[in-house]
Amino acid sequence: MTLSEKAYSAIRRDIIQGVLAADQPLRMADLSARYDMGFSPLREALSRLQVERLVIAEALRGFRVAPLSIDEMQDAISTRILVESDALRLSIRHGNDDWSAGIVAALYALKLQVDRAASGAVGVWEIESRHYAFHRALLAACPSPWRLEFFERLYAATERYRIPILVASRTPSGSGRDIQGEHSALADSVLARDAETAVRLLADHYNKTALMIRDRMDAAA
Amino acid sequence: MTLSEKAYSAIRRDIIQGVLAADQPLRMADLSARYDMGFSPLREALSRLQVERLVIAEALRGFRVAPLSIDEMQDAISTRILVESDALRLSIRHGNDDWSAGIVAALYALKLQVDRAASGAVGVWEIESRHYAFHRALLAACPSPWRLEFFERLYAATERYRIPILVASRTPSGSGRDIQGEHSALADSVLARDAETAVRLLADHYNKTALMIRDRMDAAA
DNA sequence: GCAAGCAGGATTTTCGAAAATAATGGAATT
DNA sequence: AATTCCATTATTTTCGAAAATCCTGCTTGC
Repeated sequence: MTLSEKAYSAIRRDIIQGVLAADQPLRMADLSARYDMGFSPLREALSRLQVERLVIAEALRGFRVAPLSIDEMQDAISTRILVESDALRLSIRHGNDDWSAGIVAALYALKLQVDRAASGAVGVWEIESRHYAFHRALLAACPSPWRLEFFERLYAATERYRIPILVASRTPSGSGRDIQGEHSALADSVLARDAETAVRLLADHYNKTALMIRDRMDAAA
Repeated sequence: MTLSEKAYSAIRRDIIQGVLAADQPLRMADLSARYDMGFSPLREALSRLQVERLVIAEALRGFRVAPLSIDEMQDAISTRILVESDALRLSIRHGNDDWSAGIVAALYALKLQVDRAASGAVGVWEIESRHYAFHRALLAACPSPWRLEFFERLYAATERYRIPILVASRTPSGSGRDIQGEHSALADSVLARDAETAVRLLADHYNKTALMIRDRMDAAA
């Protein structure tokens, strides 16, 4: 693995997790010290992240972490619903037994980690990566690379907004919302190949998240 | 404008136009000579194009132009229909008079250039940029940056497949297809705010293009 | 005859410094 | 007091060379 790729993963994760705060300027000298490498691999990583809209670049004025806004969040979530609804229909149409088994496995692994988190010391990132794996498993049989690409992009964009909520309320159920239940119901309808119900549950799931994020951002402001 | 940005635009255009052929390896030394700059800005440009799927990177083995395939083309077009249909509905809902005027202007400018091309010496790129401008104008009132972003990405991806057709048959009507007529009808229904018709015409327009490309690629193979 | 191993060359990747540009702060002027 | 100008500093951007890695074709050993 090259340094460029390491820099890309590391900076990407740090932005999504909020370690590098929104709007924060990214000075080459600082990054070089923090990630222990020269300018070249860092600039390459930042160039890639710029296309993904996780960083903003201004010519001769360097890079900074992309800002967060309610409008952008709402846009990302509504676009997610558009793209993932279609991808989920395709996935349900094309999925085989391996696909079904993958969903069951991912849901179970997520539940294990959430339970573990409720009772103590598990990092947010460990839950988050299984949450991603679950949603990715639902779409695993979608035969369209472009739709999956857009899913990845939008997942990363919305993850930035969800992380602060997870950090605040370590027990996801503490928000008066049964997220694991939503995931189960969604998985059930997908496994039953009931595309219409699945798409409806998926949209509900995301819209509820959008509402929670919006409340929190309003409260913060 | 920095060299990085120049490199990005130049390489991007050369890939889309086919000046840099599909699957062709992109050697740093060659690129450095061709674009008259050092490695750093070139690598940054290539990193960005990698995210856009116009180039493929393999660690320690450099970059190459992304390959073309019928499957990828079909996928890009079907995803375009998904995204642009939705974006077009939103645009129709939100568009004001400036938006309408922009569509009329773009359609007219495109027609001028197509007529000019039929009677002689106008480059493919001059038509192509107005074709892009027309489709962009239709979506100009769409308030969703993410949908517009995906439109840009998919437009670039499909443009690579369309260019060889345009080069072969310099008069677009030579293909037994009245493309200008399709554009007019599409613009009319959009200006009349008839979203259902517009979305249908848009999908037809793209599916016809997909068929033409498919025929040509089958013939070539 | 054929596979494995190894030099030599080609190529990518990375670094550190130089060049170019922007930001800062103070002095001079209105 | 406010503004413009200039010098200084801070920062980004770019280059050219060094380091690391991969590819090629030969040799060696079986």
